[in-house]
Amino acid sequence: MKQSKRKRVTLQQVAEHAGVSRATASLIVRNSPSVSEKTRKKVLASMKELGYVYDRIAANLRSQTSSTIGVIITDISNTFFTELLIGVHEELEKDGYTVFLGTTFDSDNRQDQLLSTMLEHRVGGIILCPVAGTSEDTIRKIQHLDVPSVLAVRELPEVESDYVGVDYSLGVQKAVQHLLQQGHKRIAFLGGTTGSTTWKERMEGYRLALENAGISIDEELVIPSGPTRSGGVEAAHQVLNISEPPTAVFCFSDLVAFGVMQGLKEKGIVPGEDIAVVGFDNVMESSVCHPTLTTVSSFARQIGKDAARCLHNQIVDKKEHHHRIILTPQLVVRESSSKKRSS
Amino acid sequence: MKQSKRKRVTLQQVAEHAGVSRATASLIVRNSPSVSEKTRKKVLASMKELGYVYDRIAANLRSQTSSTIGVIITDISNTFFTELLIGVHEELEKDGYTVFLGTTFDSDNRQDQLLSTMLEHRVGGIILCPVAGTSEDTIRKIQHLDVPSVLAVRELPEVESDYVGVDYSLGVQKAVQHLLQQGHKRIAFLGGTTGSTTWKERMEGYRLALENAGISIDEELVIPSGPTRSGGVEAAHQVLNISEPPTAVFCFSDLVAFGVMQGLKEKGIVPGEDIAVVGFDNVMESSVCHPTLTTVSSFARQIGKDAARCLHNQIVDKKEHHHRIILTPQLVVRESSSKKRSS
DNA sequence: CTGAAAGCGCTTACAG
DNA sequence: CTGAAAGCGCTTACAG
Repeated sequence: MKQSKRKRVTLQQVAEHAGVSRATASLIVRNSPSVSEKTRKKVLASMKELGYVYDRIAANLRSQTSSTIGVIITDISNTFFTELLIGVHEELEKDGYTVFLGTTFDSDNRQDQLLSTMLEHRVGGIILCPVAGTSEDTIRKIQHLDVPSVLAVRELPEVESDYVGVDYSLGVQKAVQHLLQQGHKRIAFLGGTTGSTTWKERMEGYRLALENAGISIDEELVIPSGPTRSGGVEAAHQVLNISEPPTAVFCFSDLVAFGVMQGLKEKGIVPGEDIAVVGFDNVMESSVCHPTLTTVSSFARQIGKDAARCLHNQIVDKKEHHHRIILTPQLVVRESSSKKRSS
Repeated sequence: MKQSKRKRVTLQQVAEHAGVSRATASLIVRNSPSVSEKTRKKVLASMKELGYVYDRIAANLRSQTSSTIGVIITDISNTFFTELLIGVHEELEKDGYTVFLGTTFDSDNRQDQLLSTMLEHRVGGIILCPVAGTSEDTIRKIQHLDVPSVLAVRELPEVESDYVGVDYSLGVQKAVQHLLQQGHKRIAFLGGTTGSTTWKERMEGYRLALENAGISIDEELVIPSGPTRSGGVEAAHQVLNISEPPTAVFCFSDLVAFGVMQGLKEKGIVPGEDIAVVGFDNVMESSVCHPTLTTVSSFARQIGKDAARCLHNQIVDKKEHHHRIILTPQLVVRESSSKKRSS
């Protein structure tokens, strides 16, 4: 909280300096065509001379508009979300919005607080990647949000809202089918928190793919963990301890997969050689890690762009029907799963 | 720009509902102690019932304060900057600030526009990582910023301001000395744009380290490039084309180093075996790429925290003296340079 | 194009 | 603790 060092120059002062009315000056800052070129130039010159800075806050207050958008993501050190954020920025900036950024680190409390703060700041809309364990209270809050909003990446039960995500189930099916084609029969599913919709959808895909291949699920091969690198390390250690270890693993996300590969290496297992590894997200690192990671692209940037577009449409249109955009994931085969298994 | 669907509940309405004056309600939202517990509870209940949302924008306008901070970084897909951003967030959130995020992607125009937008939004302060080719015009603008500001990562000539960065020269010296100790004599300096202060400082460190070892600089071994992964790829290809290629390379940043390693691999050279590679920044990927990358830690997160702290102090203190915080970089030795060269 | 007035939702300052 | 008034910097609506 601060006081400005110098007092801001006001539109009033500009008007006086240029010898016009405040109303005229106001028309000029808003680019109204109904001002003669001559007065416009005069006023613009005065603005420059006095160092006038438009007070968008005051203008928004008076006109009951907003030029800000709140974006709430989970984790800024996860490349998936930074990619998404780039997509959001790309779209929103061309519409003249400025973005408030908040990161929850998957804490429901922080999410709740960020929502409040953004509403207090009169954001014109909110793009929210909800935390995994979003509480009932917060869900109610989101339901009654009186600003346009779109959920991204993860859906929330009972919240009717625009949503942009990927078909996780389909993505996992593609991944598991690929592993099956490589000759694998014992395929584990590592990582992710079981409560989240993103996990459930992936689990569904895993189930379907195995079912279609006539393989029944071995519960021992499903090992949840935190959706982090260290979660992956633990899951890897755990999976090596079961009586009959898998020959291939599907990981909840690339981040988890990096941890899994690290965990395997720590136990002397060579990922891509001894055990095939597949991730999910296709973050940038997946093409430069060792071995390069077979993964499923979830088009983070596109999610961001689509979410921004949805939000913009809501703001402009005010129609009440809700859109759901579900992107089709794509398999990217790399070294970590390229070794065929002789059966 | 949008109209709210529902009209916001105002403090006036809350006051009427609770049967108190608007002034009293205002005292309560601001947590003033001079209100009896009984009325406070009554009013808080009314707020909850009516779904009141504090309008921080209106409050800030009236009291001429701000609760927002603008943060302008270069590239959000560069882990160095996301780490920095995490540091900034950590510090600022505990002081109740909300952050506007802008990314320049090293475009002077975008930087200029972001600065304007943030000022129009009445930010209480600005943390700026200036773009490499910041123009005279923008520099003048920054000089006359009438909000508190701190520069981070990169200094700007002729701008007197708080600054937080690392001793790049020292960092490079540590890196090059390490390579010398490993028995290398021909050490290249790859990547970075020659105009930037960050490049010049690194060049200075490179020069000093070689000079101290009695080695004169071979201009052929200094190959600038864009500060990106693809810049690194190109620089690697280029350095292999010179008549007597180096046995070790120092790279402008980890990002460049990843590109360099990729570029070397493409030409059949094994980084860490055939040519030693050292980076700068110690981003997270550097410990998981292959080979793991020897690098110099520049403590991005700490830069962010310190910059936020500086800014906060400026806002609170309003003293005019300027602080410079220069962090001491640290060498992190990994596989990419661990092979001793027999001389 | 101009001028005078009202108002966005708050806080401030002051008399009671 | 309350009430009435003024004001932050803008936009709006309206009569000229």
